Amino acid sequence: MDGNEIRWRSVCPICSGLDVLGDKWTMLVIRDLIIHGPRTYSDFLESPEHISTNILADRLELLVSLKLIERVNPEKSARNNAFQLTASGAALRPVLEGLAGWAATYLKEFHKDMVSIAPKRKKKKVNNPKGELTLD
Amino acid sequence: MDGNEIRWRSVCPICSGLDVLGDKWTMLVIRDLIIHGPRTYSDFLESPEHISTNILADRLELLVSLKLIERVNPEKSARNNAFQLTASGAALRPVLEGLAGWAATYLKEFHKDMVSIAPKRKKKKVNNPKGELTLD
DNA sequence: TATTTTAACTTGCATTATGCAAGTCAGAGG
DNA sequence: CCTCTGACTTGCATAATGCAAGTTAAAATA
Repeated sequence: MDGNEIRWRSVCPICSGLDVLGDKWTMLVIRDLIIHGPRTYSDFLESPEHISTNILADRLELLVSLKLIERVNPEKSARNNAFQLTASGAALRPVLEGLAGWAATYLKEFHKDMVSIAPKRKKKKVNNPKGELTLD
Repeated sequence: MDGNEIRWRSVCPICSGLDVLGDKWTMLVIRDLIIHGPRTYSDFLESPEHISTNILADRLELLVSLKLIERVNPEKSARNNAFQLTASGAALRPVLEGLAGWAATYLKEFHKDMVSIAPKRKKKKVNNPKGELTLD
């Protein structure tokens, strides 16, 4: 997937979505940005799944080229210049939420250690000492 | 991914969902079942993306082992014995719909030939002569 | 201003997954 | 019993991923 040219397998929108997002890492980059807001290259490396540096660089380039993410300061140098979601990337939030809910419900029996997702809150703040992995 | 043992990268539900569904083919199998209902092995091979036979066999085994799909007639032989969604697999419908809507909106500019998805209908049937790829 | 530090990548290579063509096999139909 | 065919397996070439070790240039420090 280098050089960021995508091979569109069909005209189906679902398939096209998967042509972009259908791998083990791309959606995790989006997840981090949805959960934490703007993130630098080294922020991404600290996520618990430990993406490797070459894959991260490749995915960031791909997502920028497809305008799902962008640099916070496009005119400045890369150093400490975080990435943030564009409207396109942010629009994936409900998809991610749906996936999280599905996994929490249906994969529990196969992956006992998986954490449950935070329930939709109304007014009170949810207690989440580690501050990770919730998506509300 | 042979022998169907999954390596769970973290306790995050999103990541766990991707550990199962995060590749180019698994969700397309689910898509076909959501759109067309029960499908045989050779039905899947006829989808426009042309999955190869070894990958299809591998993914069907994985999805059965995780109970997202099952044989229509579990007691009978494999020949002409279609696969169908379980409750778990069927619960992915909203995720797929979300992905389709997202792709149709945000990937249009990069993939001009992609078809648009059928609008949510209320009572009247949508006109769709080819009968493919809609998800309503 | 010169030097050091370090975030942001690249590169090389081993391992794993995917893609394609061909082959096997068992059970249904004749 | 024999043939046909749907449902897979197998083998191998190509591509993607994972890991460790560089490289580089902007920014901090002396």
